[in-house]
Amino acid sequence: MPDTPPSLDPAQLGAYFALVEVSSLLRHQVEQQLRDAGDLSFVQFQLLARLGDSPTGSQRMTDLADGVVYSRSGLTYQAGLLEKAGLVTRSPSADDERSVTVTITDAGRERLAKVFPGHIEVVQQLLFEVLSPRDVQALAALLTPVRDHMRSTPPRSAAPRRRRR
Amino acid sequence: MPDTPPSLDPAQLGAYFALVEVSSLLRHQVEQQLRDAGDLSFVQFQLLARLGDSPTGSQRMTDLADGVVYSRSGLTYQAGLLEKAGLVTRSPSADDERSVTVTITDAGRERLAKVFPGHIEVVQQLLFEVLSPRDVQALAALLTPVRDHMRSTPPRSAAPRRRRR
DNA sequence: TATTGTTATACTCTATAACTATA
DNA sequence: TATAGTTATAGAGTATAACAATA
Repeated sequence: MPDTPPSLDPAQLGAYFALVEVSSLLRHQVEQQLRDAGDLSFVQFQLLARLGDSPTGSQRMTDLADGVVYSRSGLTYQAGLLEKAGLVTRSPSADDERSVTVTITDAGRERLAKVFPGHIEVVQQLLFEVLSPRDVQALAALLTPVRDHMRSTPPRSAAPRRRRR
Repeated sequence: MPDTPPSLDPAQLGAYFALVEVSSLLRHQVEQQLRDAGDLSFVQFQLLARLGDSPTGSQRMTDLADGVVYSRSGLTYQAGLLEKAGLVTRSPSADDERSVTVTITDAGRERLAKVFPGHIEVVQQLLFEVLSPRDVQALAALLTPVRDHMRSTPPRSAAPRRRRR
């Protein structure tokens, strides 16, 4: 028996349900836009975007996996797809022979550019149409600490201590 | 060319990224808890929860599909799994012979009860640990209109007007 | 003719375990 | 021994199109 009988008050339930629904609906629309506009899944888009943001256009596999919530094998699969499509390259890292450095190609940047306006548009229409600048600030202020909290608590691709199934 | 060149200001980007990350991390953990505790996917949990909340314990397939963001065939698949597991029953609707009424069984309610405490616990720890009651109110107040807006804009399982691919 | 739901099918994605290679 | 990544494989989930039945 847990010490505190777990429960959520109505306000928490409301916030939780709204969050789930909003993110689910948003994700669904975004996914569709990315597929239509550039034949990318959201995960693939995230990977490309992450690489595109990086100053060098490169990142190690592990860092990508940590960033995008992934099993290593899942990342290998996605990286393979992106490489096959010519959007990234993979090469052994300079300093650590075990590591693989993933680098976005020009084609990858083009694809990103091709998809981005529509992506922004969807997010703008679905999410920000009804949020004032003040609301946006407030939302970011609320969710950023949550994000940091979630990130700090459980390791991601790290050591699988306890795992069943 | 769109009238407004689409773009997001830094605050919007921050809010968007935080939202995506938070919901992704939360979903991931919840998914795992539900699987471990009661061998349910999140979608299956949502379906059961929706039925459990309903006064009659029943809902039509279409209503479920609209609620949980689903293609009808996807819902048929999930309903089939739930039925096979004895957690719901399906029967032709009384008033409309075309419709199928899905009803949660006692076993379904038990499963829900079995899974719920752990579910709440995860949400509590991951999401609400760092949010004050005031924050929770604010978050709900921000996201609820967004949800309504998203719901009102595009039809869900409704008429597939324009669709490519 | 429109709506409700199912089926068949094909595909994408994800995870687990076993394995290789480097630190 | 621990870490980085890949492979094989198996399973879950999703969507599309064609279909049957009722409104």
